[in-house]
Amino acid sequence: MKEPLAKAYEPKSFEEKWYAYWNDNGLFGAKVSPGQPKFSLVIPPPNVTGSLHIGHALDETIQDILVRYARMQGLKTLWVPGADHASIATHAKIEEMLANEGTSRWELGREKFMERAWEWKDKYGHIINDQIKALGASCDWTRERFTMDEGCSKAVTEVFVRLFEKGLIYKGNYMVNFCPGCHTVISDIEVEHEEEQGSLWYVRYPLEDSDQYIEVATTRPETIVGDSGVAVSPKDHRYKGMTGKYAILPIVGRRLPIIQDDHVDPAFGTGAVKVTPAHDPDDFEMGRAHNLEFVSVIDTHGKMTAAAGKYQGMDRYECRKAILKDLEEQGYLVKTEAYKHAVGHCHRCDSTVEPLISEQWYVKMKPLAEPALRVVREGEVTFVPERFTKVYLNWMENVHDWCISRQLWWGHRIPAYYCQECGQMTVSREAPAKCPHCGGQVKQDEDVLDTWFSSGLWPFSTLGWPKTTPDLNYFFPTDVLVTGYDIIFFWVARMIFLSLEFTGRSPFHHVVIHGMVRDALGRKMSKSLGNGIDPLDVVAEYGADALRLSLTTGTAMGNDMRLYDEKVEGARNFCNKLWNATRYMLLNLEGWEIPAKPVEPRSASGRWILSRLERTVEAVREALDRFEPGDAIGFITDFIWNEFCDWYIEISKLDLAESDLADEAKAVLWTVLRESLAMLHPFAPFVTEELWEHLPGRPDGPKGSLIVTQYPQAHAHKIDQEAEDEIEALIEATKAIRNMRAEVNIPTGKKARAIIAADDPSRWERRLPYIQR
RNA sequence: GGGGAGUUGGCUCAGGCGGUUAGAGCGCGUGCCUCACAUGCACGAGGUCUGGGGUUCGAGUCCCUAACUCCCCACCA
Repeated sequence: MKEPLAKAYEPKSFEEKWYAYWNDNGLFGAKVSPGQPKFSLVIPPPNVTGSLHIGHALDETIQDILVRYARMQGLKTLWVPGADHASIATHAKIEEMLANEGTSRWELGREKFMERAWEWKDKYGHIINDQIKALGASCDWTRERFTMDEGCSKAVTEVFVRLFEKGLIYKGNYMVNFCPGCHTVISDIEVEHEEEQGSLWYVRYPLEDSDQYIEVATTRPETIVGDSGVAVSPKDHRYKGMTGKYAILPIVGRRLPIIQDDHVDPAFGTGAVKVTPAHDPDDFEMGRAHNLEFVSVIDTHGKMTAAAGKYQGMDRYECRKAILKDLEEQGYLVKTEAYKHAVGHCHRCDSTVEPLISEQWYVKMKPLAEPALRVVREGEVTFVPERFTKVYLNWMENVHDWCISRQLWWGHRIPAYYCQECGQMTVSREAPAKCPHCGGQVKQDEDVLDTWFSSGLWPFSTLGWPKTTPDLNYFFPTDVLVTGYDIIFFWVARMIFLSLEFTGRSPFHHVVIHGMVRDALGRKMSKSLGNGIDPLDVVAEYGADALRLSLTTGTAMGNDMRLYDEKVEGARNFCNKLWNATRYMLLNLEGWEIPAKPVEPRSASGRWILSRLERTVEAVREALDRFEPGDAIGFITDFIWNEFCDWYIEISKLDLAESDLADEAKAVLWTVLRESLAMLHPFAPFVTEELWEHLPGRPDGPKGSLIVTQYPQAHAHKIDQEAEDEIEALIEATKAIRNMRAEVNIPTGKKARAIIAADDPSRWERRLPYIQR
């Protein structure tokens, strides 16, 4: 036997030891074993330069529970860890660092910037791994990957080239969402719309050769200098006479054709709209349909261009003020109304997104979406909880082409090369030495790919694709993907259609969606609010198991949850309870030999607790099989605390004193505790392993480790309804006695005596009604 | 403008298929260091299950409706 257990649960004293033990002995590893059942999943790769936040802790905990449960069922279990280069997010961090140094990416240049970025990655990249380990996540670190490592980068190029060759990637000049803060184009889903209090300005444009005006309303007066038309609804008879005529743009003097278009709502504003084809998505379409001029007046930095004339060089908001002033002075501004409207902001830096025209790369979505819809509709991929299926389908049905180029440097550079001589473009896996058309010098496209392009390949790129590796053959498709509902579109959807296109299979069978972790008041945790909980602080104070338990207890998959100290404390207390239950057992089992045969108790108490254990095991397995660890842990704690500790242990004190029951009681204590530890292990791996080590009968060496022990089987014990009824009646009776003597207080030892005193249930059945009254 | 989730004791949440006195944890009150555990034990107070209507012998539990909260999606200037 090992050293005696400390009096209280002290997680610090053993957590690191156990993680190292598991990892060093290869217990997280998975061997390719063709023909044998497996369980595999890939970690949602955290940002390489990030640090662990509470959301990761929840995500890793759920995964680790499923992984450990699978492993304990004897499945060949692989959990692939790794990190995401997180193009745009990392950029923001590095640029912030550069700004603090008084420089910028532009000053540094691409090459130097990349050096700094890799330095940064090497310096901070391991931090998050250490944090993940502190949580107990049993990933196979020998298979760790990075989205920008050689293999993943090869996969990215391969995918790009094949999509291009198939005509599913194209380059085009369209209206895009440009973030002046990050200085890159972003995709539709990276734009967050927020209601803002703005103004609606009414401006009159003089009609050509007339003293009349046409009045328009706008929320963005700075774009006036880019106007190339005025549109009215074809149904709007107020403007019938004006259609086909021209208005004169104030300040600029440009002639603006007055056109009819269905985009215009006659009920809004004045019913007449200024058309700025280069800076508004609607106007862009109208401009195309009516052959209007495209005048770009705002550049990628949010500054006015030369086309803005006298406003050139001004910031867009500065320009707004200037133009309003000028309009007012010249008598064109009719009125200003307060107006609430949705404004697009950058998901990353919160800058107001600028719609502008720019040449970018796109993935054609229609052909890819079709199979991605089919596999979900047909149930090849299922969402847990089910309601997210609809969210996914609805999005995929209406998906737009995916803008994948970014004007950033940290990331996978687009494998397109332009000839400096003939101007022709070549897309290829390897950089061509010369232009294949004319032999001229080539230059690679400056842009990198959207970070989700590479993470979209994660489930198969990490297993070796495009090579056909044994890992890929055996572990792919993966079984489950665990992630938050916030990245269903960003990531889950992309993985599904890319995997279908390139492997012909769904990347996983089940998508388990969890909610967000909120603070005690239900608020989102954020830096600005300063209400974030650092998971490592929690681990340091209460232990990793307490954190894991508090993150999984009492929440259903997909629902947001609140985390606060009292909750973690409760979980810690539970660990302590278990700890002391084990101490109690060890104290009483000194010198006891494990019987050759499983115990078959004669006492009602023994039959009762084994029956309850059996029911718990069944319920727990069932909950885990439907990916609801929250339910499972509820059943386990209820069993351990309220049945095993509160009642069975108390009863056992008496049984142990009876010579004919003592042996049986010991065996029951041992059996129940043993299975409880095993049952709890996926949820609280450290404390269970530590206690397991002290259990009689634990074989030495890694094979005796709880992590690789079999999970409690269903149907291992008898359901004994008779014993359950009997003991439950006794419990009721005991409670009744306590009720009668509330003021007296029956101490723990006597609690058990009370049960014994009530050992004739029939007698109590007769008495109960009177006692209860 | 479309979806989705929710509204159960002071707080956080459970309550398949409708059925006897609606559960738990925390908090609160009272009494206890009882030979596993005060990170504990015992006892107790506390709920018109958001409002309205309906189905039913019977509804937190099913249907309709209203209100409020939260979230997602959406190119209306």
